[in-house]
Amino acid sequence: MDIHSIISENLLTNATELFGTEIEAKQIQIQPTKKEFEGDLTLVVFPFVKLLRCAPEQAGEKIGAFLKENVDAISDFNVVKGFLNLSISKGLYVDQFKEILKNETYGIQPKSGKMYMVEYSSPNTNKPLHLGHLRNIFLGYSCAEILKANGHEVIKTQIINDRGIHICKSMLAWQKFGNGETPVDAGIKGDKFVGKYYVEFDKALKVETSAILEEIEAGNFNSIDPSQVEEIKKLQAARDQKDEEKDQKAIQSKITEIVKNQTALMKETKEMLQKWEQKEPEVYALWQKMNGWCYEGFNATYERMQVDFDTLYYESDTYLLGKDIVLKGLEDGIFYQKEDGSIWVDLTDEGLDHKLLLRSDGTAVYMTQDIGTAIERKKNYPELKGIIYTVGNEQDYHFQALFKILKKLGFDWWEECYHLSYGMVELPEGKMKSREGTVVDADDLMAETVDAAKEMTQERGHIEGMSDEEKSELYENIGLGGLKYYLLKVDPKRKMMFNPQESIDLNGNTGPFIQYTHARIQSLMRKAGTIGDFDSNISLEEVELALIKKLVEFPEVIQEAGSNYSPALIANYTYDLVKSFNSFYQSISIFNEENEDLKNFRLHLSKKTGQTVNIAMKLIGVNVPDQM
RNA sequence: GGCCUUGUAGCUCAACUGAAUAGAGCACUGGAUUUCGGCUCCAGCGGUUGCAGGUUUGAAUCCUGCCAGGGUCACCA
Repeated sequence: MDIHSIISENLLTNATELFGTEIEAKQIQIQPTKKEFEGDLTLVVFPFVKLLRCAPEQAGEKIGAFLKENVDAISDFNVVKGFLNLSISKGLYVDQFKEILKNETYGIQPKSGKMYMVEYSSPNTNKPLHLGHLRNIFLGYSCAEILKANGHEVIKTQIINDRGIHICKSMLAWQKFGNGETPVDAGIKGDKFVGKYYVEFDKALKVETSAILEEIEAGNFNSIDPSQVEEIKKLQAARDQKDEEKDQKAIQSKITEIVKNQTALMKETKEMLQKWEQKEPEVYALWQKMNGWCYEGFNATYERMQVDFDTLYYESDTYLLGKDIVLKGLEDGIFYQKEDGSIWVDLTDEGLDHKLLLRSDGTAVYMTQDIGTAIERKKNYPELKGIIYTVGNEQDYHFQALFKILKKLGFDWWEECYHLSYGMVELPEGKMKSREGTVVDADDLMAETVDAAKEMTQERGHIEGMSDEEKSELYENIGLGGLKYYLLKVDPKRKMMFNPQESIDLNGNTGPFIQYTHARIQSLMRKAGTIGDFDSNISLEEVELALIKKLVEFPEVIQEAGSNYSPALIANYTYDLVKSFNSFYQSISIFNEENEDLKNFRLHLSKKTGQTVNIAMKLIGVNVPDQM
């Protein structure tokens, strides 16, 4: 048992004697003592002041004296204001370190018997992955690993948005302009290839739209469906009455929207979607072919990222399930139907709005398939204790609504669903906009960081005697490690600034800094060979004690990272640990130490630090090399 | 406009969910090493935690108002 719990236990069991009443565990706040004060652990005494009916200082003295009397490990104490600083005997830390040494998987929690599902990535199959996806994917993967480390069984999954009007856009463009070209012909990755046609479509649509816009400005409405003509004329009149440019623009974009839907191209796309829903062989085959290309490309990207999935869900399967459930819900009076046939849910009693569930033409929307997917998952894995959705925070409202809809449908497990919402990744030059070509492509970015890592390592690394294969694996680990660490060290909830320069920088709070320390430890280990035992009576230096204290924290950090779904806690802990090690390494000689016990202790301490760094970095998907 | 969210050192981020004198890195300045990997270590500089009130023994953290960003309010996904 660690000293932390010993103190808590002691206070809890002796509460009546000490305070004259029972106390709760949460009243006991123990924290590491600030370095400007004498002591190792600090108990905050304010919560007990009222119980003891005396000034904070006296209360501290009283509790301190009591603890010193009852807990062997406490060698001394002092009170500063309302803070009771306890000095722990150093021998106890040595003993604790010996305990840690015995555990090869130190930090990993025992099996909990609980199962969780983590969804991440979930791309559309019409364009390649970008920087935003990187944060999503690394975050989801890491959370899954952290939950595993907390003893849970984890299913990694994604929902693949493989259906819908946007997919038909690239299909149609390929049919029109592709001339049967394949990714192999074009010499580019499948997902990039499909994305190229999605852009083609957009271009063609723009051309056609602006032609029609010119026509209607000239008073020619031949291209417009007669039922829409009045609406457009009304909007035009309204626009021309506005003085502010901003207002004019707002109305103009409405007009553009209507016109877009009147283009031959959009009409064709919609027809294609209908044909797809009816599984018309030619369209269906095209859909399968192009999605296949996309998957090939995605899989290559996932492989390079070193992430994987246990099972996949496809929107093309689940949207039908969702439809059935919505219709059933309508029958049961949970949802309601408007005159035009569209189906809605009223969430105003939950503090939300009305939400569309099925269009008037009976086709599915985003929400429809999400309902279907959630229920299907719970059906496939009834023992699930929670579903975690890794999705950007622009969808906070959507998931709030989804969970409340599940509640209305009577699924009590709605409370076990969690939206792991993360902030946007911003660039120094502003926002990423696909239309303005300021998107940072995932593959390109990975390639760039790996290249930078290669250059850096060739310049100053220790890579003599490595085969070419080992070398390129090393560059990969450093480049990707840096990238992952950079994206994960920030609290997921917050938006973050992505500075390409800094992600490549290998100094400071970065992945490569941690990797380097690990490599140096391994160098020590190679030199040391087998390490002998050491006596508990050794006397510790301050830096050694600090390092042990840091190691002691690890299991708690894993638990906290698990309950907060925050890889950032792991990343920042590892950085602290490594800094603490470097401080130790710098000021104390290991091999020149003549005392065998001390030398062995220091080697064990280094080795355990290395192991812990390895375990921690694995949890955020970063490999730590033995040499770099 | 309604709802959600953010505002901490020049920059990028912390702060154990209410505790002591708000901490790191980058940048800048100055030091250390005949030593086990200098991608190291130590020190200095840098703060009215957006502003104004309130609750509390105690507030970056909770409440109210204001200011400034971002998101969202689609028969898009």
